[in-house]
Amino acid sequence: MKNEQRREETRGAILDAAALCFAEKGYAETGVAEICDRAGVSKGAFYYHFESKQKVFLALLESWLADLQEMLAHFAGGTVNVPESLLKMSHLMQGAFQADQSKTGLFLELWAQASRDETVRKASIATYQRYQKIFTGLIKRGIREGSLAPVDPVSAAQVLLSLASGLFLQSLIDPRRDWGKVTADSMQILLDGLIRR
Amino acid sequence: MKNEQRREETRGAILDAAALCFAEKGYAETGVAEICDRAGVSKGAFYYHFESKQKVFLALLESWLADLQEMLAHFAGGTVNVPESLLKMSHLMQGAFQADQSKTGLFLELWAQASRDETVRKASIATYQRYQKIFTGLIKRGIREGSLAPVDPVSAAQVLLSLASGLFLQSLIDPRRDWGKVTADSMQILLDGLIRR
DNA sequence: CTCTAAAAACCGACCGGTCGTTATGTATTT
DNA sequence: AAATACATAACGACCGGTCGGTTTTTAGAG
Repeated sequence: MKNEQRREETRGAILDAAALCFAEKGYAETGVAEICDRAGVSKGAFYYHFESKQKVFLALLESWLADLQEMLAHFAGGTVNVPESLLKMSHLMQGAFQADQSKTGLFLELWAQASRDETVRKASIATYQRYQKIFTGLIKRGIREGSLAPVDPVSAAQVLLSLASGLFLQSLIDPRRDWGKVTADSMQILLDGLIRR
Repeated sequence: MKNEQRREETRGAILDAAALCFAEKGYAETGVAEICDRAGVSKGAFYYHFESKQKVFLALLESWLADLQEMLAHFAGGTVNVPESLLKMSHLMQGAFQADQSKTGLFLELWAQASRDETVRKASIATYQRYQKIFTGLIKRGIREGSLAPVDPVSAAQVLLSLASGLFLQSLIDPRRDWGKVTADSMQILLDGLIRR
């Protein structure tokens, strides 16, 4: 049982180091040697555990998307009323993003690769649709319980996802702003609507 | 006057080819040789007109952002009432994006570079703030003319920008969907608000 | 208009270096 | 001793950028 532990340790070190590098410098600009240095491992170990640089990226991505989905599902399943649940989610998402810098930078790399690579794209679309389903369910619940207006749940979920993506995108290039507040304000405006009545 | 025309032609050919390559394969994955091939020019010509690959990218970006700003300002300056103006803008933006595939792919590259490169980031933030000002002004007008609720104009502009960015982001990896309709629906929901009253 | 010399535009072979990957050997665990 | 885990060095492809030389254009003089 000593080998298994050793194996997991080095694999973990490589994945962690790769996540940091990819987030900081991007996929293409990150060399395998750099990852190995950071992980305190040799290239031999790297290619013993992973068959290519791409595979490391994909492994990283998979776990990240799974984490995100779990987080979303957790908050969407809460029992408080839906508008408040949405406001809470916006707060907590921001916190989660800001907390783990190494993961956020991967977001861009995901999109860049997804928009070109067929495999990555299909996986990304599938994941995105799962997120959309989660939001759609949440909104349906809100309509059912009467806290939300009878909008089209799919479109509304689309808006939520887009808003989140857009805010997140901007937070990447302008980290100094208080995105927690911006996100909360945005969500409030979305809930209230723009048109005067 | 013959040299000047020649100069502009080759410069244009290089820029066009570079735009296509960057959009298709990404900045890092595109070689200078490839750009030259596509432009029907030699490397000598390339480095005669541009001092580096980066400079070509920046030149491309600058013109693209300028075009976008001009488009935004044009529609924001219209005289129709603001909610309708917003709906029209959402339609037309989608059309413009879908029309010129070579430019849309640059969007991701812009962000990827902006999130890391200091120069690109500062330029991007500045541009984004100009967009934000345009939207802010538009919303202020809407509030003044009574068609919009008295929201915080800055936050509202933020929502519009984020929504647009998010929608655009998704359209890159899932081009088959009818993003014109999605955008219009999203805008409608944003205008109406989610909360039941 | 012609000739000419400089300037501008362009070509393509080449360089130094980097990168992902592999082949081979060694230590550790089973 | 067999298998697993890792280290080291080297390979070969590639890439951004350079450089010496060639063609085309421009400008001025005759």
